[in-house]
Amino acid sequence: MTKADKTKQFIIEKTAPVFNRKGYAGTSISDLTDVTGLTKGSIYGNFESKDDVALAAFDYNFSRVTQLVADKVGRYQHSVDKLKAYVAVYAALPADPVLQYGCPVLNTAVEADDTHPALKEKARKAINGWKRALVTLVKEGQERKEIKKSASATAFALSFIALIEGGVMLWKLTGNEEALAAALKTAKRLIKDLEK
Amino acid sequence: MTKADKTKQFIIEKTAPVFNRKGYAGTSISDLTDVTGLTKGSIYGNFESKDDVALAAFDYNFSRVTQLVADKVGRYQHSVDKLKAYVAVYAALPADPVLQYGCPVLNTAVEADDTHPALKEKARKAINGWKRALVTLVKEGQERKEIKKSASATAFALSFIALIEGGVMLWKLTGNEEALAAALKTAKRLIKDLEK
DNA sequence: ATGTATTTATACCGATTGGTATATTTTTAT
DNA sequence: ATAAAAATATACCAATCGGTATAAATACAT
Repeated sequence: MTKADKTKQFIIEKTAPVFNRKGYAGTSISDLTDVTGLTKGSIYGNFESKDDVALAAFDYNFSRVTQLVADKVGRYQHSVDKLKAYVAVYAALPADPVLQYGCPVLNTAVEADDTHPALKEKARKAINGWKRALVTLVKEGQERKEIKKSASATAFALSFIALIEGGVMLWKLTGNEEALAAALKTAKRLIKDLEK
Repeated sequence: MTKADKTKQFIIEKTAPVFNRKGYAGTSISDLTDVTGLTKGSIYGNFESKDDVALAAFDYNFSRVTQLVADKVGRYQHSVDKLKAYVAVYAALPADPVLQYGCPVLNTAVEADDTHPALKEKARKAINGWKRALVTLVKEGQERKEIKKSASATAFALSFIALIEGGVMLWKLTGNEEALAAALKTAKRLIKDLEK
């Protein structure tokens, strides 16, 4: 790993929380120099443009969430247990500095959907990957007779995601965890309803 | 209604969709002059600052949503029917130009929660009003024996809102209505579960 | 109809925006 | 150790940012 690679990684790690907090439009190049302690020349020596940094920052932010999920979900074998582990990840969010400024997928989706095609596409793919992972999980559960055959995997996945992201928004907006907890409780009920 | 009042209203109506689409940070004063055809002097003659316009634009955007809801919900007497009417409002969103750029409460909440206290407060009050309306509706239903006593009005309201706002985000991000439809179907199940 | 008050347009302000050309410093391979 | 290459800093660019002072034009009460 060359020095430049390290600096590039350093820039990503330092600026990613800023982009997640202020959004793409709300983040300026001087925000990036401020938070890294580097100069503009250094930023532009490692990245082509502000877009380039923002896209890399999203990838980094998203990877931290997926890492968090993978760590917990990977511990379980049963589909239903894995689904419950998802909920546990988001229940722990308010205490985790990674998501201090909210879910990067939600933040990016809401800001970029009508303004920034490249960022929107990243958010879309993130949600799509999450949805497909949930669908696969449910279908595996159905094959193993853990989950009833009549359940719609897609409908479950979409409602599950909507509940969690909506809950995160409410938590960030109100400042207390009650709303997120209520949404997650309902998510757990959705899981319970899967298994007959 | 004086001329200035009319101009003020005109500015609000023209700029409100821009703020909802681009967000506060992403909207510039020249966006406002472009969309109104007025000059900077005219904008600043009617509003103190960009903040001032943005706050008024949020109120306008939000009032359009509440109007939409009030129109449909007001037609019914029974609590459960009223709740179902809520769902119907959001099912019709993709076709309605009012919410072409997404839900103003969601958009504002996500952008402002870590950056703009005044806008955040507006979004918070909007959500809080919505929540209280739902809670009141459920409690009325319980008094009238339409809804079972054991149901938690608050938990229902928060999950209901999370589902809808999450569904709107997914719809805007993916471009198709399947995700919103799935979330709303689950919302209907939450309603059904209220009544015994 | 006229004078006054209000509304709108013009022209400007300093600061900041994203970005670049170039000089200087620091790595890195030999 | 040294030369070439790469990374970083400095200094600058035009354009735009939010906002204001003032002049011109319009609306309105009398």
